[in-house]
Amino acid sequence: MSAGEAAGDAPGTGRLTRKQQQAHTRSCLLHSATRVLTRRGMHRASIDEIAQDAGFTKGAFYANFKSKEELFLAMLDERFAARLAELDRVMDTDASVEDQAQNAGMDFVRAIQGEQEWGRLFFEFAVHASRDEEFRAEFTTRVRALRHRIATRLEERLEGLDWTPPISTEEAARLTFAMANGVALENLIDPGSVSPELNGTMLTAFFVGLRAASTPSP
Amino acid sequence: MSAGEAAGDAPGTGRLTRKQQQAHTRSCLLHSATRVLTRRGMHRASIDEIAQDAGFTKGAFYANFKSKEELFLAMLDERFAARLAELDRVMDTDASVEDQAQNAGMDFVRAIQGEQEWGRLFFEFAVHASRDEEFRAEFTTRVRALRHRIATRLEERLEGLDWTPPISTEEAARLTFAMANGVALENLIDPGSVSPELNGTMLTAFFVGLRAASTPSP
DNA sequence: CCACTTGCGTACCGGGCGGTATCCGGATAC
DNA sequence: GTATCCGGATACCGCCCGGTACGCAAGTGG
Repeated sequence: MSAGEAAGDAPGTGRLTRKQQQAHTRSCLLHSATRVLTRRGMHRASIDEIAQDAGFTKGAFYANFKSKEELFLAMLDERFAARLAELDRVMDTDASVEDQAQNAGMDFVRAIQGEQEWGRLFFEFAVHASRDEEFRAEFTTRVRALRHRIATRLEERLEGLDWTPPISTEEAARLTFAMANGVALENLIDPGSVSPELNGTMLTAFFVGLRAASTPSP
Repeated sequence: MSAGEAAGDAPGTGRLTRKQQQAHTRSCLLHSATRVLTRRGMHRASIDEIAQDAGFTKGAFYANFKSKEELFLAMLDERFAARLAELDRVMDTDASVEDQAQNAGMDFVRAIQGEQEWGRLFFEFAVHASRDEEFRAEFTTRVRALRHRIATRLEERLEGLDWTPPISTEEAARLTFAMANGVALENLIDPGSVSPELNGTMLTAFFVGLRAASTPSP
């Protein structure tokens, strides 16, 4: 019933069995945590439930994690990485800035429509972060990193163009992030209400407006 | 210790004492609910705590409300009304659409910075709504009403102009709402990171971009 | 003035949750 | 092979919360 796995041992040469055994348990717990947390929400999901979903007990959990928060952060890392990869794909195109905004916007909405549950969780994390100092430190660190990456990409993209926006790329990235979250929320409480196209239009309009308010570059 | 208030009875003439007594209790509970819920969050705040803060007990609570959700909805109504009044003030100006966007945006950020706690609560409601069908129905009804009012104001404002935006006013209102929420969230997890000016810039850019993508009106 | 209604206080139940102390059995070291 | 270690299971505790049944005293209608 539990995760014996006694069969394999280590393949071929050495056996770090003890350590890699625990690593396996940990990853099982993490995986189940994702499932249970998205399904039930961060408040209804109990540690017990997560552990049992993974085929373990609370004992296993507390041997691997200090609290629920650790779980959250690990999940955040995964998702943020995925979103960045997506952004990179779009930005490596050689379309215009406005078109890239459109594409990125459409991609984003498709992504969140495909994983509504994750969106919910994200907001729960965010609100929790705003109430818990310790968690917030960890949370914002990660958000900041993501935003900075977006800003950097934007910076590169705008470099060499004949206009510079009236706000810094960091600010632009922040607003982009905010808009994305706002749309995600909108689609949460009213599913499908913001289509990929609509979101694309918004982002495009934003960048067109930014360009209109820009100063010419040297 | 409890809320006797036996002193007053009804002033002067008649006394609808029984009914207006209960109304008073109810409003006390509502007021305390606002305080406690914003301070502690919708999950940590217990019904007991709310009742005690108002100087009553759970008995009083259950005599006046069916659940916590009812409280939330009453609070929503209050706040939305306030926000609408604010919007009306700005829209009654005769500035340009872009300037009004700027002003409305700045107003909004000032408002949410003045009542961070309420912002938190709002997101908690929203997420809860996305998880609870029944509550969501009530929640979205109110949100829709607010959004529709915004759309109407926008419609009036755009009427008679020599351009029509590429999206409907309802869609524009929705996006505006989304952007506002996104910025609110941003300011929650990173207080002060979106200044009134920055938010104004965003909204302005958006409307400028919309105008650029518009078709000329007859 | 009396019977009845009712808003609210009180006491209590059931249950679930986070956290911990303790124990077991297989892996590890020598 | 034996002593040791440690990941994980089990059992258990304390706490608090939502909800309910009931009692009381103050208001209400005749």
